[in-house]
Amino acid sequence: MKSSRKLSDQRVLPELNQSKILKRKFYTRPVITVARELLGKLLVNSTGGKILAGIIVEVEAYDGSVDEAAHTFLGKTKRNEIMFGEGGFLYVYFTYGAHYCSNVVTGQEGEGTAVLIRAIEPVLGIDEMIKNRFGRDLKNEKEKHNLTSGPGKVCSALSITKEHYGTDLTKDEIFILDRPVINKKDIAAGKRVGISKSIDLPWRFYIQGNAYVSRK
DNA sequence: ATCAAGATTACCT
DNA sequence: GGTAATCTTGATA
Repeated sequence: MKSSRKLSDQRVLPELNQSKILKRKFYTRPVITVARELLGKLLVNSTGGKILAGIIVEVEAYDGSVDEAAHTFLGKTKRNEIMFGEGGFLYVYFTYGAHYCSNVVTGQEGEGTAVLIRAIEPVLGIDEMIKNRFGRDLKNEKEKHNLTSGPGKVCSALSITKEHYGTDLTKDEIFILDRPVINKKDIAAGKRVGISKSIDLPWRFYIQGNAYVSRK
């Protein structure tokens, strides 16, 4: 699948500066560091012919070396093998018979670490995201914050599916653009959502007060 | 071959 | 606040 718009066309896409695509070095650092720094960055999917993008406002870190909730805890399988590669690739998985979840692989080859993107604040292609999620117009103002406030919702809104498994995030299809670091006092940390093992690790990070965070 | 669990969501009371 | 939906993956035999 090819994008009909070229990212290099700055007249068409003044908001997107290709030089700001996060480089491999950003991703190959420890998972907790990358998780915190991903907050405030712009996640972009350009593969559907339209630019869909939003600010990352909620994430969770998973580390197979110590974390029983990580898909990599029990070793390499066909599903999780991308997570054992070096950082900067997309790990997409399907769950509950209905939803995809997007993860950013982090660290060095063999680590098995990744960051789950739990919520974004829509920025570009909002009308398209609404179509992707609901197949119709918004019914009310409440649905606005329901658009991308959860990992399955993010994939649905951005049209990310298993087709995108393994995408290199340093290329121009799906990528993350640099933006200013979020002030530490605006970042909250807490227990992760929806898991039954290693439940006490405080590896969920989110931008305090943001309306698109999946839970308070 | 069979089975149980799941990094969720939408809809109900 | 509770729960049904839904199907892929991974473990076990």
